[in-house]
Amino acid sequence: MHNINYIRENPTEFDNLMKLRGEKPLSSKIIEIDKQKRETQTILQSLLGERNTISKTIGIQKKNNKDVSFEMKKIEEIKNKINTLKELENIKENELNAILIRLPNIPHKTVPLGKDENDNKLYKEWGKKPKFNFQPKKHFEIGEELGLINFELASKLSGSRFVVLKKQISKLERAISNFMLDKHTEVNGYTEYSVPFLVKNNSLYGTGQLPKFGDDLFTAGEDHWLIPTAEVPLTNLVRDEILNVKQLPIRSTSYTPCFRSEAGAAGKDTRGMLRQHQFTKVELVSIVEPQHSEDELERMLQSAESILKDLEIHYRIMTLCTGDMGFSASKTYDIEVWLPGEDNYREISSCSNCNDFQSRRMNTRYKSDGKNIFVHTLNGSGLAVGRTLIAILENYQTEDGNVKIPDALFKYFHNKTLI
RNA sequence: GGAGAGAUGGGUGAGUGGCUUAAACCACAGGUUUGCUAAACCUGCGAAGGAAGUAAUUCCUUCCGAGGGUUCGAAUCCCUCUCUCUCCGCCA
Repeated sequence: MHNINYIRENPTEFDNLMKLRGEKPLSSKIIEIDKQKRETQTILQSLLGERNTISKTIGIQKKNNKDVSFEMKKIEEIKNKINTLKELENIKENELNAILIRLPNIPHKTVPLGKDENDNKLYKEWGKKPKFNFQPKKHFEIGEELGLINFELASKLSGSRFVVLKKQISKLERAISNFMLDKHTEVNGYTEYSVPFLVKNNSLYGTGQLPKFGDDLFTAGEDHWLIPTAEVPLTNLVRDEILNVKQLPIRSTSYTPCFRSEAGAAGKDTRGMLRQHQFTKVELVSIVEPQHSEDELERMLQSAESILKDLEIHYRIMTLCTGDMGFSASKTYDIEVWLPGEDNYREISSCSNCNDFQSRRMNTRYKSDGKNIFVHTLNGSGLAVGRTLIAILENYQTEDGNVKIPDALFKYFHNKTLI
């Protein structure tokens, strides 16, 4: 949600920034509605003041048994006007909100300009592509040949874009998530939460999935949605709160399943478990003071990176361009992991600074020097567990169809190889 | 699922139609004094918005879970909805 004062003061700049995100110029319309709303409000407020004064007089007169018919007549006149103006104010308020709630966040000044993912900029790289003296297989080839990944069984149960894992691979998934959670809580300073996987409308409005992106979500019953990411419950923990500055920064993490309908991705990545309706993820969320959010994004990125470094898997980091960022983000880094079987880099984490965009929707502020200031929110994957599993299978595969287990996981997997 | 109770500022909580300009306490911020892992006292302190002014500031409006209604006037009365708690039932 945008600050209306900012739009009022910088209409051209606002329009230009929105254009970068594929939106039409709306500032003049916004300002016009806002102006009508405020004009209505001003008249309404003076009438309400008048009514209050007269009402007080009536109270006193009645107590003294004096005639109040003159005052009553006056109020009768004002009342109709008040009702009409109230209605008008409501209409204008709703019109304004309807526009504002659907506009994406403003890109940070360091975000590269661009149309789509091809314009993303390389930020940094870590490690090297592993060399194989055989043709590396794709993760599902490895898994299916071992009989430990089964898509047919999953489709019998639930249709396409689901998977059934078995035995060692199932255990490996559990090992990965435990490793990530321990790292983030014991080393990176995040607090672990277990949160609901079903949320109500309000929470999804708060983080920006609703009202625009309901098609990407699954519903459960009449009032609940399945979370597409733990960002939703973790960030909304502070919705409608006025925090004390001493509580900040809040750094939280949670391991949850994520549910996405992938409505806009028909036909994409249909083979394998790269793009599923259900997957698990360890999420990182930070709630910070505005002046710290830029540093916090780097810190969060490093926390996510620390997982891949420990697992010793090559990756690169891209700064997303203006056209490729998510709705609520003002700046996003994608960590892309190297997948030898795919012969490609694939997103394994997305770390975003949403600045005050979500906190305005959630009405989350903190008190500093007597003032209430909107917090800045950040979220990032630390990491997507399913895709980390894929990365391990493909990067650590051996010629005989086995998979080495990264040293960092030994504590959790208790074995040097997959089978 | 059944029955009952409730929702008031950052927190606890008073307030049953005009004397509320939302009490009091806690927390928080500033200060005074004594002093040393602090205490006592004093002062300030709900939120959102509008208007005027170069500005410090001043004035006004709205908000007591949400939305309607009654009334000259609603935190207070009525209706609808949402949520929370307690007990009973069912249940991992």
